[in-house]
Amino acid sequence: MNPFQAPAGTRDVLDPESARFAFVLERFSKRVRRAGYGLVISPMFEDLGVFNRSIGEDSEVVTKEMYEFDDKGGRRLALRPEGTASVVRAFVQHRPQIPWKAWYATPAFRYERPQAGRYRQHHQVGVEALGSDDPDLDVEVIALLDGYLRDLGLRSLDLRINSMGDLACRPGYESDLRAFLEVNVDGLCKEHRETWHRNPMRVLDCKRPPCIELRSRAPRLRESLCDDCARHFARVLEGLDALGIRYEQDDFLVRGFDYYTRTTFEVASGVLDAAQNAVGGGGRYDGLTELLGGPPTPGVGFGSGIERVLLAGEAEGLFGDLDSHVDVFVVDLTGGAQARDLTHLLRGAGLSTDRAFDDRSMKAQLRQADRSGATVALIVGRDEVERDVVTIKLLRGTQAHHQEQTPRLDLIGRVKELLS
RNA sequence: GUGGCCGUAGCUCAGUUGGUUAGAGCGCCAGGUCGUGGCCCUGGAGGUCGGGGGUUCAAGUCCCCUCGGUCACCCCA
Repeated sequence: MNPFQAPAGTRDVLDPESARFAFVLERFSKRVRRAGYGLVISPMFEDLGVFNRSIGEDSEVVTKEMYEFDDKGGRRLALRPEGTASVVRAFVQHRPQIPWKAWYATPAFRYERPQAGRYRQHHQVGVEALGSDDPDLDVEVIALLDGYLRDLGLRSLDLRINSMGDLACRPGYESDLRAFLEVNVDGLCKEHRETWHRNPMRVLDCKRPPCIELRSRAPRLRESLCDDCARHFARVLEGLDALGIRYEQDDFLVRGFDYYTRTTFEVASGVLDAAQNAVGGGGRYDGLTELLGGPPTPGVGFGSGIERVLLAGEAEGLFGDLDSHVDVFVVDLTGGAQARDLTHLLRGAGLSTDRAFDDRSMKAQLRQADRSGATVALIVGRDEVERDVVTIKLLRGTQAHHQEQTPRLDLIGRVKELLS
């Protein structure tokens, strides 16, 4: 076996699959740019504090899953485990005009046990919109996620949405919830019997039967929202209705990062197993800029995992015909100089062209031409050189096998004609 | 982090109760007459059986460790 392979939980994405990867990326970037979002490219590692403070010291991601390291200058750094924190840090640092609408595509690193659809390096696309607390912006962001996924052809999608309240109403709710849990500790699952006090909201999100049973009797945040939050949430739902975006309100949707306020949402694919069905999620984070040392600035965004989207897409039978292929393949029987010059010429004229190397036999070159997916093969041997022509052979299509000779001067025009 | 299953050529896999130079299909390469692909025929290259240690006269086959994959839990994208 090779001495080196990709580290645990990481992988190489090679051609047929990388073509799907690129396709998804392109669809995404087109859509968000059309909505006025600009690309932000930020470092893949940050001061550890950027993530600690924003995601939350007690969160699973921060306590157990971050790739932390010291650089040679003694700085305490971490590889980005998700997309939002860096973008918001960049906002605070540069103070661009608001509303600032940004999109990103980035790897994200989490030290987790690898599993189907779960990697130590996965890739996310996402958007962040800072500087407005208008609920219509929440709607815009959700519509972008929903539209992006549906536009790819995904059909089986479930959008769940909830409001987490804000600093005015959540603390009160949390103490109500604590009080409730305190008298019902025995009803919790054994994990949460230990941890409910530190982060009571997580109990709502627990998938174990005891907690599920208990939470149905627990106080609802929905009923404790302050007027502002309630109005905001109502307007978001109204907007989704207006745009015909289907959703399910879920009182128990609690996302794993501490920075969320008010709107939170998650999209799950119905064709994936529950363990890996989240294809995107996000929400509002109105206090986050301050946590990172900036002025109070509301924000909302989402992240979506490319690997998950690809899994769902494959499960739904999308991306059938993305094989990359060239249109023209040059077969040179004179040693290679002809192929060298012709491919250069053809590519310069905008034709996707490939050739064989190493002066292989004609049979081998044609076999390669066939594999390349090319529609036409150009054959140049001694005869052609002497007569200053090129033999054009059609490899596929209704005219397959047809062969003709064309003067070199007319070559590009003739090839384009045959390809159209 | 915990637990189950798995690890043989580039890929998909066979390898009988441990016993001779480890096999197949696909793929790849070369030939099947001088310059014509996809089909067919023939031949060839390619594996320290994930790695290390142990048991044994003998291990791909048994045991231990380790690395990796996979699935579940957990968490999430």
